[in-house]
Amino acid sequence: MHRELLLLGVLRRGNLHGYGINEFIQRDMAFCTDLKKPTAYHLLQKMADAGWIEEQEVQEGNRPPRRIYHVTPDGEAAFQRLLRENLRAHFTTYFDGDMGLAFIDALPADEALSLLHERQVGLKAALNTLESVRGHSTGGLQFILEHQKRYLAFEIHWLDEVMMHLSQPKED
Amino acid sequence: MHRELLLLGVLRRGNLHGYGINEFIQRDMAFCTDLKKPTAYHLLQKMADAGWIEEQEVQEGNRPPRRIYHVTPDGEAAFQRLLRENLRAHFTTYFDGDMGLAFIDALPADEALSLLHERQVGLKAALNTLESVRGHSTGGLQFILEHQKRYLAFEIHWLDEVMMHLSQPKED
DNA sequence: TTCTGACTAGTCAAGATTGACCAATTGGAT
DNA sequence: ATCCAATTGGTCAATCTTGACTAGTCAGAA
Repeated sequence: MHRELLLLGVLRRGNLHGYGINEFIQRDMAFCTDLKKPTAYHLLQKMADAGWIEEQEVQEGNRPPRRIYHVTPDGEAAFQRLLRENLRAHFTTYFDGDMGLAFIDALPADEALSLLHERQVGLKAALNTLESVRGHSTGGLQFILEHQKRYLAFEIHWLDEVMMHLSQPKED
Repeated sequence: MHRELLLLGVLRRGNLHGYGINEFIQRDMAFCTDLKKPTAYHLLQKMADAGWIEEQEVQEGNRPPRRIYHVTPDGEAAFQRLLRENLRAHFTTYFDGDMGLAFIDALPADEALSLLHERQVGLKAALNTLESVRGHSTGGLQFILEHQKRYLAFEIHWLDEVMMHLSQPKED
């Protein structure tokens, strides 16, 4: 449900047309979601069917008409409910990168170390990229940005430990 | 591709039938993946089509026949390739729980704090559960278990910081 | 004047994923 | 003797997600 929450939250800050929504999500929230345009349209349609949002066509000159979506009272209620659900719950997070770790014994230790080192370099680059993100005055987004930075630092440190373990000779 | 990697890795440890695969994944790898049975069968079918695995029917008494899957040389090559890819790359991780944070301003600070506290309690319970997991002698799974524990501790600590921020009066 | 890139709105087919369901056997509990 | 849980092997419809594509407007550059 967090994708619905996202769309409702974005629309709630100010009514928007589909293009604007995707623009905002991909420019200003790229670091916390990967919602794509067709998915967004699909969810907007579903939420419109459910009566959470309504669309209003606006003609400006000869341009293709904008369809402005706005949140209905039902939608606001759903937003409040989803928001509370999301904040209250914790979500199990699985790390795609762990799958390789499960079978790392299948590689010679030195190659494993070298590959993990590559991974760490990538993580550091990603962290640098995040460090240079500016201009998120919105309170909540600041939290998420900081969360992501901390998480990347955590992963980098964790890889140090894994590599240290791997470079010890086995004693069992 | 990490789901294919998972299945190949599990089959590689010893040939198995579908039931055994799902059994292992859901009992011993629940903390690192949520691959479901129908998905597993779907992927096994795809991998069989691709020539990565082959199945062999085995009849035991009057029981429904077991279909034992084994990894072919092509499959082993694919496993090696996927493993190296996985270890080398880093994967962007999005946190479902962050979505609520983005719009936390929509709630009164005291309610937000109370909800996040509930979340933290849940995280601590999950950590306790993981602490009590035993019997993963396989090297790689140990790494993942440890990773998950560290991650949960990280999240718990992060929530402390968020809550501290939220309980400060705003000054902007 | 013509062309290009940004703006605006989507659609559609294809693939991934899963909840719910079905079917049969066997060993042990009652 | 009977019944239930575990073992074994799936399937199927429904939903979610997305890459690729279509279609048109408008402002400014060349």
